[in-house]
Amino acid sequence: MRKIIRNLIEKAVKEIQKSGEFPKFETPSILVERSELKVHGDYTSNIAMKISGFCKKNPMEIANLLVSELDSEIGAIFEKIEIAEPGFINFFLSEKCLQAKIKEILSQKDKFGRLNLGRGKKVQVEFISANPTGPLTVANARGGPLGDTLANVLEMAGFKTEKAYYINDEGNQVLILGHSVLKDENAQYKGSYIDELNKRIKEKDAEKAGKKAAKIIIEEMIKKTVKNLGINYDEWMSEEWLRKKSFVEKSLNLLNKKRFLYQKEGALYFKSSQFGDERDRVVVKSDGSKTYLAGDIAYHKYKFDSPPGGRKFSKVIDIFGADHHGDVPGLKAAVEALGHKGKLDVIILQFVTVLEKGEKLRMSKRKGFFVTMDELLNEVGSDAVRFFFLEKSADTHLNFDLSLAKEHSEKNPVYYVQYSHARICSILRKSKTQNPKPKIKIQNLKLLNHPSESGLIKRLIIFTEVIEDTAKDYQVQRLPGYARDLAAAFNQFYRDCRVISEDKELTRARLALVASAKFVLKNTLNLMGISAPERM
RNA sequence: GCCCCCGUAGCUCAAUCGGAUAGAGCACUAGUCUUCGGAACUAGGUUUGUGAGGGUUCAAGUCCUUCCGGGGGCACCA
Repeated sequence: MRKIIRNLIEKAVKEIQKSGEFPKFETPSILVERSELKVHGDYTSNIAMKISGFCKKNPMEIANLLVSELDSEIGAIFEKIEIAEPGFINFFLSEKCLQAKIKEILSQKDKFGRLNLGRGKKVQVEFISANPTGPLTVANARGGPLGDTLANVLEMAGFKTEKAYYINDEGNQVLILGHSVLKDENAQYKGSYIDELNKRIKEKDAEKAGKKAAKIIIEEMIKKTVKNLGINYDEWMSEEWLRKKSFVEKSLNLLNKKRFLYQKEGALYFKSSQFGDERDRVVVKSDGSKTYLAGDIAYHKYKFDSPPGGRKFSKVIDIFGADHHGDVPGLKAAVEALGHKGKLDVIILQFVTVLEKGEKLRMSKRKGFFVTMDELLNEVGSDAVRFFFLEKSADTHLNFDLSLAKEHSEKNPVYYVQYSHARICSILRKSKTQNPKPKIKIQNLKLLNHPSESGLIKRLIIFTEVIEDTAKDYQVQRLPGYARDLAAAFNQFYRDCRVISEDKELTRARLALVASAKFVLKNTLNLMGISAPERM
């Protein structure tokens, strides 16, 4: 809808330029957005204010010219077009336009909302990637719902999307894990899972014990938790595997060939400061071992150049915890140095603070204090957990109180949304017995003219815009908000308009609306990885 | 000391490249309805609710700047 209005405005501007009333100028990007208030219509544009500088006229005058040019569209798409101080143009959609949209949704069914923004380009979203040194906590699994949902949205927007988890299964932290499992003097990690691993692992060597423990943690703990969260990864990438298959060596060789590496004090440095980083970064330590960055560089080169099956990604989105934000410049620099500038986006996810009785606690696997995601999932369930995390934007410092979360879980808005879906299903179930498969013609839909009906349709049609915006700005919290608004619009419609009644024509039209609402609501829940129950 | 993020209603959080009267949920209060599923709907913001001051703009929670407060980062750790 926004796009249609944008095109109309652009056409109008060009027409007026042709007539000579406007001088020639490059039309700036035209902003059309949804109005917040009903008196401001359904959509609004600030174009008149934007171009007043070029036109040397005041915005109200420009708006008037534009609106008279757009006059011909009134009746078809618009009910009316108004101008408001200091130069806003407000568009009111016609009922006819809204009714036609219902027909569109019903013909597209669950394909409604699909876009071609991505044009089939391949995107990989990497998220969680927590070290295999213990169970996933509520903090490091925060990226799960976010990454999973973002990937789903991108898929809907026309990208070919994959989900990846990078396992740091070698290096210092694995060695420390080994010591911890052996419970020797270098032990650091604590917790009941360490005790259990201590009984199971017979290795005496810390490194071997650590690798074995890491494997068990990934296979038996992390993969299980992730599955309970409803996430299916396409790729579990092992750091050790990358090194063994000499991807690390190859990527360093390439950087060296491009003269981005140098030796200093026995260590090998990458010249990341040439790409805007504040300093250069070590990739090989003086003892010959590779840094975390070296592995990460190798993995990213792999993503862009080497994955099997024609899966070269043209865009990679990494979701990092705030404690890793200092590493982003180094990684981005390396990606650029390897010839993939602009292909890596990083979302920084702020920390989760755990509260207990109002007191802030710092989670630490080394101290043995943490709230696991499994614990939360057992208490509250995946749907409520996902909704809870998805509601918050990535840069919110999230306060999390487990006892409060348990207490409030019954009040989680996810149930409100799911309830509406179940209610829709119930109506459709009931109608089927009386009214098998109503065929919808556009004429039948003319009866949908109650304000609550129009309100619901307006909610439904912005689904496309929700997908578009989220695919562009990654602000996934838009989805739960939309789901709630849509459910509320449906509940209002339900209150005001009885669907199944004596009036066969009206019943038919309203059932069409209800069916449309079901497609969109279910689709929204699917994107968030939340179930859409037919009954509750 | 330098860099990143945040500070919005009693609480948890929103706010569409800067847009018009800053919104939801929870909590609280008062109502609706003999219900196609009440896990619903309607109304109510409570000294002046955007941490404080200054600036840019027709327009600032959003951009610039100073300060205050919180979190994170500044390794040949991951």
